[in-house]
Amino acid sequence: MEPHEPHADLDAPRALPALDPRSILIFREVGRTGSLTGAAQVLGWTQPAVSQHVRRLEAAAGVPLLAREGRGVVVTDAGRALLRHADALAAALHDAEHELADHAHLRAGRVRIASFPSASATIAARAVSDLAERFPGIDLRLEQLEPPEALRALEEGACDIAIVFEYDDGHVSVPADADRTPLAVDPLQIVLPPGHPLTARAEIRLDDLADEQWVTGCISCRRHLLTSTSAAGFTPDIRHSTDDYVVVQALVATRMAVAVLPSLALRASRNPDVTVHPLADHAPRRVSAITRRSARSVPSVGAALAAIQRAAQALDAH
Amino acid sequence: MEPHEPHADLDAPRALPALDPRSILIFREVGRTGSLTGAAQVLGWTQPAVSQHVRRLEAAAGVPLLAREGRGVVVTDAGRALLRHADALAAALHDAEHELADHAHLRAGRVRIASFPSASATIAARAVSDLAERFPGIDLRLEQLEPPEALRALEEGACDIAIVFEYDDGHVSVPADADRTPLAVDPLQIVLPPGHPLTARAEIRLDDLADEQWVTGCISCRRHLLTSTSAAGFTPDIRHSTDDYVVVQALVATRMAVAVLPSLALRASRNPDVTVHPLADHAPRRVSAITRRSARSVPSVGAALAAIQRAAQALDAH
DNA sequence: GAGAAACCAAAGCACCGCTAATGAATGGGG
DNA sequence: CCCCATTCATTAGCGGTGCTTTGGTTTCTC
Repeated sequence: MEPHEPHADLDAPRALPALDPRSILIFREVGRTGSLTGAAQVLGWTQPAVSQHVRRLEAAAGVPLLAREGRGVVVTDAGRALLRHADALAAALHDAEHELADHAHLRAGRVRIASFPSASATIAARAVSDLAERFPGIDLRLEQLEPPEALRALEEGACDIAIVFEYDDGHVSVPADADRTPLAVDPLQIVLPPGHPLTARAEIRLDDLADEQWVTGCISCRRHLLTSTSAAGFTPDIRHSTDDYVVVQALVATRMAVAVLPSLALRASRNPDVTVHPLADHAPRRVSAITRRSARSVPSVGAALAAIQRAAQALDAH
Repeated sequence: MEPHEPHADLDAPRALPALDPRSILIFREVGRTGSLTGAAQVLGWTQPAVSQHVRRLEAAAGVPLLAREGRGVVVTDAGRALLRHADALAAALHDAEHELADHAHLRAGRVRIASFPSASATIAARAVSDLAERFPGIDLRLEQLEPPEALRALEEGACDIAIVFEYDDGHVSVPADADRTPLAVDPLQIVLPPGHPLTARAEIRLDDLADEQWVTGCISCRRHLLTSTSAAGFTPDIRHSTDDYVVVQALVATRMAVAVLPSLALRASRNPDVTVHPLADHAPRRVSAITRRSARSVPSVGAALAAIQRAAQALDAH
């Protein structure tokens, strides 16, 4: 009666099993074919190679796995026991390979996209429907977040792709290990009520609207408007404020105010009772997709990014 | 849409998985510790070794498993999927190791012993009870077979140890790849009814019994008796025949016949109404255990063989 | 009894896989 | 705010694993 197992040297910090799983799989082929030579042929190896694997297994196990019976071999009781576990092992391995292949070939995966409202309704919506049709297995999640919150989510690992916009004077801080993919240049438009005197003008400048009452959009847009009007030499009379571009247009349509809206918002929803005019001499906002650098090589994220780019280009071509 | 998987080259006859199971187990440690360095410490390796394993896995899978996040790494979705399967894999491996260790340390296994009657009642019975006590996990099976049938069972793989006897003129054919373990020298005894005239003699020879009526044992014993009496110059008057040594002694006790029985049979069961006398000038039968050569290294068979040897020696020492 | 088939044994060698050393990037602490 | 500690990537190098080759033994078959 031995006090303890002679093979279990606990001083060495190894965690790998004494039985080489590869050898077990090879032994499984021996069990399937019933001979070392047969297994070698299946594996595309020579017979001694297989023989050595079995020998190593037997040395590690301390039990004969094969009984050499003259010509040929017979699996022992212990060998049969190992073969049962070998099936479980092969199954686990097979399942693992398939699940990873699913991820690699876009039959599985998850992409969490964060986007601001007007891009959600345009670029993201198209991209998501495109992806869902092409790759039904991918778990797509779209969350509506303004750029700063989207980037924070990206940094926290709460999303994979952040669709954001920024003005040239933008305060958007992109994480250090992130990549920016330009999606679109989104010029600003002046939105006027029908019959407004300026609608006849070929070109409208910001200071043409110095005496109007205003409705502004989201915080960034409002801040940018203030910067721009300040540069133009006046302070706008802001009467209403909402981040909902449908509401902005409704207010304009009812002649309560004028507004500046990005083209993208107007593509998302256009009130027929307003007129839209290019804003001369004014830098557009830039729309881009931000991803963590390490996420780009994830197939599902890469495919989603490509779909977002396609959607943006399709939108650009009217 | 691709017509088929680019990685599945069916022309090559390989059956081994693209994902090295060892690497998967290493990656499992990465998942457990949360870092490459931590896994390396657990494994007793350097960090680049672990890093290379993960890199190889990622190349084989076509999916990143870790996201390199500045200092440290984070497991990706695909990595988490792999870790789930890695647990199943490790469990299968763990179970396999334990079951083989059970076989190696005699906590599991099977031994099928074939033995002739008088050895079953003596040597085999003691050995089996000894083994059952020492190693409760071993599945012990004893079958009663005369030597020729026992050897045939051994050859067919229907038993692991055959306990047989043979006379010097024995016709027992031992298989080519079998080992013989001598167990005992089993002298023959003359069995006489109480009060028989010869019981007073110091030494009895076979031809002293030429005029008696006989009862014989099993076929081999009967054949050997005929050979011996022929050499002694007479033909015995055989009136009764049975392979049951209890019956033989009963017939002798009722003065129906005399008999020759091996000592082992008399050790197994001794009728108090008979007297037993050494048979001078007569070769004993030899009792031995036969095993296939390949079976001797099977722990349970080896332990059983040792127990049988111990039982035979204990019996020999009265 | 000769040949074929299957396995074992030993030697050789290529390549796998680990180590060592270095560099880069990040995050925490004085 | 700078510096140091920590973590991972990269490269070169080399030792040992593991496969092949060759030859031999045993057994089954014709």
